[in-house]
Amino acid sequence: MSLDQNEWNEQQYEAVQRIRKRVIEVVGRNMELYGVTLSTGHLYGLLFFADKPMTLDEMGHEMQMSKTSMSTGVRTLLDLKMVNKVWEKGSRKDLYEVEYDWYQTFTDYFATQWRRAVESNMQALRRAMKEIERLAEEPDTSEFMAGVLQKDLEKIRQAESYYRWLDRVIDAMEEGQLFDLVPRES
Amino acid sequence: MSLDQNEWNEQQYEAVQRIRKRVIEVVGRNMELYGVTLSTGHLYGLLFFADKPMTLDEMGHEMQMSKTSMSTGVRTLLDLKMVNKVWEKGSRKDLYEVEYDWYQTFTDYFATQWRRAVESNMQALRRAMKEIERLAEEPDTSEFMAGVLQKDLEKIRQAESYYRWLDRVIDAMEEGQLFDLVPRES
DNA sequence: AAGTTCATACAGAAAAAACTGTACAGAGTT
DNA sequence: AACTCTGTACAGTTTTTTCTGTATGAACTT
Repeated sequence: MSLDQNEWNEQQYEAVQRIRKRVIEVVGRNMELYGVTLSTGHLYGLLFFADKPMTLDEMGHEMQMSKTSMSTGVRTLLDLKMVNKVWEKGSRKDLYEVEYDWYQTFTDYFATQWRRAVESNMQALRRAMKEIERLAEEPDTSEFMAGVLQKDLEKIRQAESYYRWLDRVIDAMEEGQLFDLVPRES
Repeated sequence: MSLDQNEWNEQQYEAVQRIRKRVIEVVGRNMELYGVTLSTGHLYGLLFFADKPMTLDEMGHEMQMSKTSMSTGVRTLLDLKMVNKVWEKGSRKDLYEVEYDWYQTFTDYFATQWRRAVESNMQALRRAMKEIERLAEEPDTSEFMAGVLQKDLEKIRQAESYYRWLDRVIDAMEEGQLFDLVPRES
């Protein structure tokens, strides 16, 4: 994708870059839904169009940003499994390329991020339920307080039920059952 | 939930608040997945436990924050359909309560946020494809450039295919089909 | 109509996050 | 073992976001 080989001219190169840039811009912007920065989104877009795995230095050069930023950006994308580290003998530098299987990216995102949230929420809810039950049984608990506790408990139970459902949704995704409901294109 | 009625004492009130606070903390933190601030998440948690719809002033008082912040926070949650505006005769103030149907909240979130992203991405990809095809047909396009264009086009086609799938997933959610795959608890 | 009470627009302050340059540790080479 | 190269930790700077206080306009009351 560099220009130095004389296989095409400046003008043609610019034309391609212009097209890519617009796509990168939009895709990068919408990647904020995955909780990544705009610039990390752009980095992803850059890697998406790269015709070969890139090094941090190359990214920094293309993005006009510091290598440090590339390092952290790549790490974020790595955590989200949106890019993969690639090994190439001969090169001492780390190489990265995007995960082109976006279905995988999507489900992995849920598997990791949402699962984490579901679990921490469930844990908090269960603890709260225990606390409430303990409190409700104390002798100096007034009628009024018992009522408040009961209402809270009911709300928490409903929330927990929802989280159990969400947990099963994530299971279904991980096991690929979502593709039964909504098939991939051939 | 206020203390001024003498139905319970300071200590009991504190005990309940402590339990709630922990739940609010966790739920609020995980709400960053929905792209909302920590403090907006806390606001949501506050409303979750409120035993009646709240006014901006009440929220501000409980959260120890300005009414302006409450206003913007509530608006964010309203946009996400996580809270509802409630009418109550006699009161001139706006009242808000959380949407307790979290299944609905979840699917609404996808329906609005992800759909928006999918659509804007698809539009960008289609434009890019047209551009590429136009460019590919120009007479001064070298062999090498044609190859580059072809590769880009292929990537974009794959991406578009994914977005069409995602679009159908969102359809399926909106139409409640997700509940066929993963049933709600009774 | 004048007077309240409310929500929010707006500008500025405070806080948080993103980004950079430097420094350094670890792996690889000579 | 000395040297080189690479990725990242860290501190400081810049940019962005969040939050607040004031001001204003709309709706309601008298």
